[in-house]
Amino acid sequence: MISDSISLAVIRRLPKYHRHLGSLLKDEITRTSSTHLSSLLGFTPSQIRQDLHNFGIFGHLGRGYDVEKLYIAIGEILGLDYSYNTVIIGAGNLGQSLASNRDFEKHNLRIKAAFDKSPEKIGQEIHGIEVLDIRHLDHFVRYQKIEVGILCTNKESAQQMADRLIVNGIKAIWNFSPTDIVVPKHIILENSNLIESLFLVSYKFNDRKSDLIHSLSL
Amino acid sequence: MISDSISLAVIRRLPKYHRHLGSLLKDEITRTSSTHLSSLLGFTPSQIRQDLHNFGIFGHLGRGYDVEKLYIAIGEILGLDYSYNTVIIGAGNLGQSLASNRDFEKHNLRIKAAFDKSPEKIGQEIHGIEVLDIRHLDHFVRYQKIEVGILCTNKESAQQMADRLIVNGIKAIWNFSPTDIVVPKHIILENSNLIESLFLVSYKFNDRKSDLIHSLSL
DNA sequence: TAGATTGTTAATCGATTAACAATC
DNA sequence: TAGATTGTTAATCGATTAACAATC
Repeated sequence: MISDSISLAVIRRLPKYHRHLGSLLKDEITRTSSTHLSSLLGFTPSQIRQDLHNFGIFGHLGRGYDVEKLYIAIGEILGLDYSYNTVIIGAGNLGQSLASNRDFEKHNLRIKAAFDKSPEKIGQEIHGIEVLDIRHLDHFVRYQKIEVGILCTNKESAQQMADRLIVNGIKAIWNFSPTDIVVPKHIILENSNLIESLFLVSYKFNDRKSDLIHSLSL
Repeated sequence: MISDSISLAVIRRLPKYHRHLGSLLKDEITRTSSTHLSSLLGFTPSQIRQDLHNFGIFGHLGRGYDVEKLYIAIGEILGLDYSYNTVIIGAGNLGQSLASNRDFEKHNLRIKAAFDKSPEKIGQEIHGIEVLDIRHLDHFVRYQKIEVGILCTNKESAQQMADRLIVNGIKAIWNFSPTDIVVPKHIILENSNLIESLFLVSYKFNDRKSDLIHSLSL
């Protein structure tokens, strides 16, 4: 059923479904099946059927799924039809690179402004997005009805900036700063911590090395 | 036991342990306990003891854990003492922002060069990292003993560039390109797909909205 | 029709949490 | 000592996989 809360494990797979279904659509492939998707995505056919079942998405007995319908349904579940007003907090390298990411626009993320405290940055324009004085943040968020804040500050300012966003009515925070932030339960929080990903690369690397040592000593 | 492969769920928690233990160390707090860490990290005390047990890390009965020892032990498990030679493929906005990320250096990721095909970019320098002609990639990777490739290309070039890296002896690929790539089993692959994270924000947003509708209709 | 493939229940697997004797 | 907290086993919970009747 759609209503009961669906596990994060399932949700995390949805973007992958969506992406691959998009490719199939481009290639004008109109029908697919759990076995076919399994070969593309690496999930088991059984898991794929379970996943779709969670959302009340149905195929056709004996004939599989309609690619376009499935693509649209998953897009709707992901809320890809809805447009978000956002601001970027911190116009450092990361903030600038996110500001100039064309893929965000394509996916309905409208970056209305970037904010920074550094005088050299204020007034600059990054791919059409203006860098404003951080002092104007509160007013801007409140009156431009900004819903998502993209946090790209250093770890010292992160929590403080998050708090300011929340006070001014933000609904979701996408946190790229290299620290954890604490938010009230009703605020949506998504962390994209680059250093954590780097540590994962590092772990796998290290693990692989000790595997080799192991096999040598056999 | 350390030798038996540890689940990814546990590994993904390690960077968080490491980060918070680092803070404790800075604050000159020398002892901690699973209950104390639980309050900081949000994992249950039981889970924390299980996690550490996995790695053969031991505290003291009745007295908890030594912060510094724990910090060092987790750092070692993550392989943070090892230095990696890396290159960035694609000096677009994302590639440039990663190239100028000072945190990477701090964590032993040595970016030796960035590569691009665009004549305007070749020869530029980003925070001391030179942008080289993509034609020189193969030779560079091979003779500079590059171990990690950071993939920041568009989706069209991603697989092809990954293949070139692999042929020339790369050991790990950190993929920021907006697509899946396929690599042989012995190659380490870590995906940091921004669009997937964006979709997750979008899903949570959408889900929250329908929650509200639900509660209104009660 | 016969082969393919679904939706769905049951079985399995794995991860988290609870419990508690041991003991600092 | 008594309170605190570990290491570790057992219980629980949740997610994945297997199985298969239904049927296009």
